[in-house]
Amino acid sequence: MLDLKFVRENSEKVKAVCTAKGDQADIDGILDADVKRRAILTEVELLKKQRNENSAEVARRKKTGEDASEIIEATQSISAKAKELDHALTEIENIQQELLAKVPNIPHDTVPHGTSAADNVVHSSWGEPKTFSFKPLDHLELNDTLKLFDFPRGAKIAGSGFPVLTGAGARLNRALIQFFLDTHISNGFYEIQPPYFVNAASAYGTGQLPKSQDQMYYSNEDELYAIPTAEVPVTNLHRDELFGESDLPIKYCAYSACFRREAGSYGKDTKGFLRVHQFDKVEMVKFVRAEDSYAELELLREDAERILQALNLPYRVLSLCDADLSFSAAKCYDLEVWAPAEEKWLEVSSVSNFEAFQSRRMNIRYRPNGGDKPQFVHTLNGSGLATARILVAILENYQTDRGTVIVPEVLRQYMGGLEEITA
RNA sequence: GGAGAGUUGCCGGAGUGGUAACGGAGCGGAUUGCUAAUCCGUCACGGUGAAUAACCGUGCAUAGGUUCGAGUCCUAUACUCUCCGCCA
Repeated sequence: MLDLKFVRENSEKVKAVCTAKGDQADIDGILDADVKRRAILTEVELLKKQRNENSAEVARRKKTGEDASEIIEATQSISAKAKELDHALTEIENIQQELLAKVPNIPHDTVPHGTSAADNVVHSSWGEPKTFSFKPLDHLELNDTLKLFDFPRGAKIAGSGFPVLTGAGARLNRALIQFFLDTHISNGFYEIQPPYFVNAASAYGTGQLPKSQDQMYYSNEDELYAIPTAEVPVTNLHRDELFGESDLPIKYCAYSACFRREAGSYGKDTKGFLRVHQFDKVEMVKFVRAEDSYAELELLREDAERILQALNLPYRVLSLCDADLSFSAAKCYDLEVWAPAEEKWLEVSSVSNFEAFQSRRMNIRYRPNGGDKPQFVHTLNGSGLATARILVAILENYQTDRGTVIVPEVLRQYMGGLEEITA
């Protein structure tokens, strides 16, 4: 969420950002509500002041035994009027908050301009896209003989897009999770195992609500949302908390299953693991001082990149343009791995700086050294990484002409020393 | 699922209708010189304002209600703890 004062003072810029993102946020509605809100507020505060003074006078008279009935009677109408205006105020505040909660974040100055994902800028790349002396099989074809996962049975017991991992596939997936976590821990991240369901306040805090409600699984009975990423519970760990400056930065890593309805994306990336309703991901989350957040973003990107380097998977880094930036992000890098059979880049990680957009919603602040006023922390997160697409990338990149798959070296210790997955 | 207790500022903690004690931490200041002590000050959010001045309003889990006035009384909800039941 943006600062109301910022919107008030920079309304043209905010409108321009909304246009660039193709967002329909009602900025004029916010400004309009703001004028009304402040007018009512001034009026109601005056009434309350009068009421408080009268009440004090009643208290004084009762103490001395004087008659107070006249003041009491006069104050009744003041109170009634104040209550009426309070209701009007709440109403306009709610309208304003609702509108404000739908305004996307402002992109950082270093974010490239564009009109679609096609305008994302390649920031850097690592490794050479792998070539084969034979025609590489895609992950589904490899699976025909290797039996690493079972989509038909997943569809039978749950539904389309719910994979079942089997045998070496399950073990490889688990090895990836272990490897990711261990790597992050040795890089100074603190491990968290969060709940997989969150309440509405948490989903609102990270920005899934209100705009992306239809992308989350929801239990009506319990009013709980299945998490689309560990970012949601982990960032909300510190909702409504106040840090000391010396507590920062805080670096967490967390494994969780992730659940996404993917409403509206039917027909896109429907093949196998490319887009599924449930997958595993290790997420990194940081809470930092405002002045450090862009340096921390680069460090976070490097932390994510290191994983791909260790797996020896060629990748490129995109800096997302303003049109492609997600709702809450001020700047975002996507890491994409080359999939030689698909012959395309697969997004395996998103590393974002949200600045104070989330912390303002969640009320996460720190008190600067010197005892100054509390300030909002900046929050960042990055996937490090999601296993589904990494699984695809490993199978395609590490396949042999025998139809087997070599286990990347760093994963072998997590797979009982297994070097090659065979039929 | 049943019964009971509780939720107050950064932390601890008092307060049963008259406008949030007290203690501690952190920070700022003063003072004394020896790894510290002592004293003073210091909650947050919002409104009016050029203002980091001043004034005002709001905030005691959340949302309502009663009242001239609510931390305190009433209703609902959430969460925490204890006991019982059931169960991994």
